[in-house]
This record gives sequence, structure tokens and C-alpha cells, in this order.
Amino acid sequence: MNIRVAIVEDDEQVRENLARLVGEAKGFECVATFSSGEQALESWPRRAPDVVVMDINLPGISGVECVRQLKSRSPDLHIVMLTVYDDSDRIFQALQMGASGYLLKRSTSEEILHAIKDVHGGGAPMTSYIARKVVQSFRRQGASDQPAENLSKREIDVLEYVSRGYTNKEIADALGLQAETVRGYLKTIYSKLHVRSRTEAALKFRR
Amino acid sequence: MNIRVAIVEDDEQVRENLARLVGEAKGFECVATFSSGEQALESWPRRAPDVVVMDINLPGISGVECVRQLKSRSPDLHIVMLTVYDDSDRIFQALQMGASGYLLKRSTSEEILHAIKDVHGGGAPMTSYIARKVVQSFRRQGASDQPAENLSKREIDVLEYVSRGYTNKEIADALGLQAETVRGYLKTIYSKLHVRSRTEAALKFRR
DNA sequence: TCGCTTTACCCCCATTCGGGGGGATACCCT
DNA sequence: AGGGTATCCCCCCGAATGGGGGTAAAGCGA
Repeated sequence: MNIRVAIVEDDEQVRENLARLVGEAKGFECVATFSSGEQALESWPRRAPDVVVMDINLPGISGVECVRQLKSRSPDLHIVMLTVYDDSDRIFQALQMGASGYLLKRSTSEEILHAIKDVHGGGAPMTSYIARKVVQSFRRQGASDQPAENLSKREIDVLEYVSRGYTNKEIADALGLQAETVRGYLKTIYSKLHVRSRTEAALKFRR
Repeated sequence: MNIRVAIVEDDEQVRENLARLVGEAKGFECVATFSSGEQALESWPRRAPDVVVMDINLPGISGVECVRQLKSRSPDLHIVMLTVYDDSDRIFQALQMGASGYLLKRSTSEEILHAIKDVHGGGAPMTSYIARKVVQSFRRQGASDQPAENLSKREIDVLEYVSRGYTNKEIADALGLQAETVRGYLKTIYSKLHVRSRTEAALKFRR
């Protein structure tokens, strides 16, 4: 029983090479190749592949978004992302969306086939370099869960209103402050929570 | 055993009248009066009152905010709000913050004493006029819980990114759209969810 | 008394956002 | 063929937001 593999990759060279590698290897089978996320989502085979090898950097819709949609259709799908850079933000996003493994594009043929076999068996393959990035991403986000309480009383007051969808002016009215003061608190809240918008802050607070 | 009552009301006339009413009535006792939310929060008696009568419209911090802070200190506190207008927004806010009852300022002495006795016994007294406003508020907010799914596929895609704290531009990149298109979707999302900001939409989506 | 934090306020500035208009396809249903 | 809906794009505008500075008083522990 071959492992059925699909490939989503815009670079023709890389795509062809991957397809040939998978097609010729014993125990593997390349059932589809796509040059964009849109194409993959449109022409997705009725009989789903076992593993998808997906470029994280696609033109049009991103690899991360493509992962999100594929996983919502086939939750059991195993997806290996291909990355060129140490793009830890995107790596973390893809993790959240349900990707299982990460490879650098310059991996060897053996590493690639091993990774496909690995995710198919439920593993989470990634190079040690990528693994370190992933750990860093998790730490960055886990770190803000514990010490979320180095916020001052007043900052928490403000955050509570933010997390109810209030505007700065409404918060100022509710707390008897100037709108400028509320903005001042928000700035320190953002830096303490490591976020860049009120929506992110609200979501982190209402975790 | 008297019902221990505290009063928070900025208008001296109203405050005095209420204090006298409560102080002279059998079974009631006025243990504190405050002319502002700030004063109430600062000088809150160590021995908490049973019931608080609170003006919803205070100078400085609002009655709603005062309710929020008092309830976070004493969750068992029963609070009756005094309202002059048919301010259904504030009424609903105070409800969320933990107030129990609502009175119009022009209520009779009997109505006021009855309301205090009522909340003390676990009731939720309010005039029929206010009750109707409350029901309306609930309907406005409950209505958007059920038919949250008249959103189109694409709108849900956008909303999912919004509820992860993405900006419009980031969403556009992820979905392969123009930022203007994302804004267009957001506008219809807001009207369908009856919200006015991405933060509110995100919170409602992640209900 | 010296730092330190907290609270509260202020300025500028570029970008983003929200609300109001439009459009243009395309599809489905009747 | 007409009505409805979904998708995608565009304009304007004023307000809100986020990021960068800053000041100053009050409180607190060392």
C-alpha cells in the first residue's frame, strides 16, 4: 500500500523534482501536483491523499491558508511544509492551522522521503534548525500566558473593557479618564502582552 | 436583622432623600452614602452592605464601572441601579457587570423599599418599562447568536483571520485578495453580527 | 533619601479602520 | 428573464488606532 502524496509548489523545477522523487521511490506514489493554493483547493482529488507537501510561500493564497482549508475538509490529512527561510512566524501559523512537519527546501532526497513516511505514521518531522525555531515560537507565545499578570490594576481595568469591544473613548468615559490616557495604557499593555492590536490583546486576555 | 443599604448618588437632594427613606423605614438601615463612584470605591466599608443603590449616571467613573469593581470585590453584593433615562445600552452593560435590579428615579418610596427587599431576597426588581428595555437589549444581543451562520463562506474565512488578530492587509495576503475586498467583507460581517469593530466581531465569533 | 513603579496626561505622525457610496461578474432559483 | 446571493473590486472621508517621543505627581520599598 503506497503512501499517496500530493504536492503544492509554485516553482516548476522544485515541483517536478519532488514529483519525480516521490513517484520513483518504493512505497510512495504521487497522486497530484498543484502550482498554487487556489488550484489545489479547486481540483482537490475526491480520494484524498495521505500526505501533502506544501510550499509555505505561494503566490495568491498562502500555504498557511491552504493548510487551513484542507484541514477543515480533511482533518486527518498530514501536511509537511516546505520553507526556504527561517520564517518562524509563518511556521507557527502553519502549526496552528494544522500542519505536522517542516522541511527546508534544500533537504536531501532521503530526508524528504523520511519526513513523508514520518508524518504518515503520525510523527512531526522537522530539521533540528526548524525545530529550534518552532520551540522559540512556542516559547514566545507561551511566555505571555504565565506573566500576563505583571499588568497593573489600571491596565487590567482598561484591558477588560478592550476585551468587551469598547473603543478608547468609551473606556475613558467608563473609567473617568482622558482618551489619551487610555491610549497610554494600551501602549504598555501591548508591549507587555507582545501584541500589536487591541483585538490581539482582547483575545489573549479572554484566553 | 436590618437590611444594610449603601447609596451611591451624586445629586445631594436625591441622596439625602434616599438615605432618609431607608434610614427611617422599619427593617432597613443606611450604612453609607457616597457622592461618587471614586468615593465609594475608596471608602468602602469593611463590613459590606447587603444592598447598594447606585446611580447609573455618575460624574467621573460611571455607575456601571463602579458596579464592576464592587462585584469583583464582593460577588454576593446586590445592586439596584437608578436610571433617569431609558438608557438601554447602559442597562445592559450594568446587567453584564452584575447589577440585579433597575429603578427609575421617579419611583415611589414604596417601590424603592420593595425593590431593595426584593434584590436582598435574590429577586431582580425592575419597572415594567425598564424590563421591556432589558428584554429588548437581550433580544438585540441574543439575535446575533443564532443566525451567526448566515455568513457566507468567504465572510467566515475573513472572520476567522480577524478573530486571530490579523489586520486587513494580512488577511488579504493570506487569502490572496485586495485589502479593499477584505474591508468590503468586514462591512457586511459587521452588519450581520450587529457589531461596529473587528474586536467585537472577533469576540462574538470566538463566543 | 534614592530609585522604582504606577498612574495620569500630552504631543506628533502615518496608517488603519469604519461607514457611506458605487460597481462588475457569476450562479441559482423560479 | 428577473430576483436573490455571493464574490470581488473601487472611491471618498473622518475618526480611530498604533508607535514614537515626553512630563509629572504619588507611592513604595530599599
